[in-house]
Amino acid sequence: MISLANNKDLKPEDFPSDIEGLRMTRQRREVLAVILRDRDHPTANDVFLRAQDRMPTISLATVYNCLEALVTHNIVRQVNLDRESSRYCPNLSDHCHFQDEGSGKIHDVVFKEGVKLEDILELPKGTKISHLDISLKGNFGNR
Amino acid sequence: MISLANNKDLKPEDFPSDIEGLRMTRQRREVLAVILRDRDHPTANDVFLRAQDRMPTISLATVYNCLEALVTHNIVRQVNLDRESSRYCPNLSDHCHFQDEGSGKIHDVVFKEGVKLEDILELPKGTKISHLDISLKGNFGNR
DNA sequence: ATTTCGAATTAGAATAATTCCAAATTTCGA
DNA sequence: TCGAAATTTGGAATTATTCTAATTCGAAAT
Repeated sequence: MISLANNKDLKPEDFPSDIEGLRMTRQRREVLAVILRDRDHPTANDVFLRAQDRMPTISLATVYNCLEALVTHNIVRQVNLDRESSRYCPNLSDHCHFQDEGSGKIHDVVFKEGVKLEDILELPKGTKISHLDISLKGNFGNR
Repeated sequence: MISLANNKDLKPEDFPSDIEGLRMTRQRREVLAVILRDRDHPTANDVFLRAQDRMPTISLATVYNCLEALVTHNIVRQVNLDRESSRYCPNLSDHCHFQDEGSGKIHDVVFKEGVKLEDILELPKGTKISHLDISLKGNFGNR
């Protein structure tokens, strides 16, 4: 597959017609382009507002549809913090999320080299993990 | 403080009048009693239904109020998995949550002895963590 | 180029969890 | 016991998200 993750300059209309088995429609391209461009973990509504700039007729329902399609095809990741609106993230590598309590902004945090779940959690033998979610809140000490 | 966490048989009416600085009203006792009795991570609505058995006049709004009070006073813990309804948990010790995809049931999982966050995450120096949330989904291999 | 047909989009209604509100009740301290 | 403050209550309001049904789109076949 073409590397979208590191290609901020690719225009939506140049996206391939199929990504991860998902047919890329005009709207899906636009939604994906927004998420790839502004990597600030936007909510569905944020995405909607931004997508409207280039596509004034897109509807919020479509944005939700597109996001769901992108998420189920592992093209973007859905991020849930507490009870807040879902946010969307183009970073597919293993990472977790840290919310700075000062700004509310969300930052990606990666695991240290070689850390495995079995090393840190007391899980019954044979347990198969299909999803892992780690989120943190706090403050940067230095700013 | 009196150990509520391990006292399943304590009747709500015998709870002290103040727990962690929170005045224990009749309703708050009842809500807390339900959470201490059935440690199955009930939702607010579950708690409401169960509380009604002994207190038919309690309202859902009150259950939400009580839960919020109990959570902010660190008497129970609020557990959020994805976009599902919040659940409530009387286990205050450090632990995370594993949802069995077969049954939907939620199980507490503890960290291995001596595991520290700084050991597993690449956090900027000086970062202060105030909240940590880890949740897992998967299947038990052996059942 | 035109037709066809399933998939995608749309606007708006519906839903579900939670919060808000204002009135009634209870509780606590003086 | 009295009054202020806190709590409870029922119902309305809010918010994020999903659903629905009608319309439009787009790729493939003609």
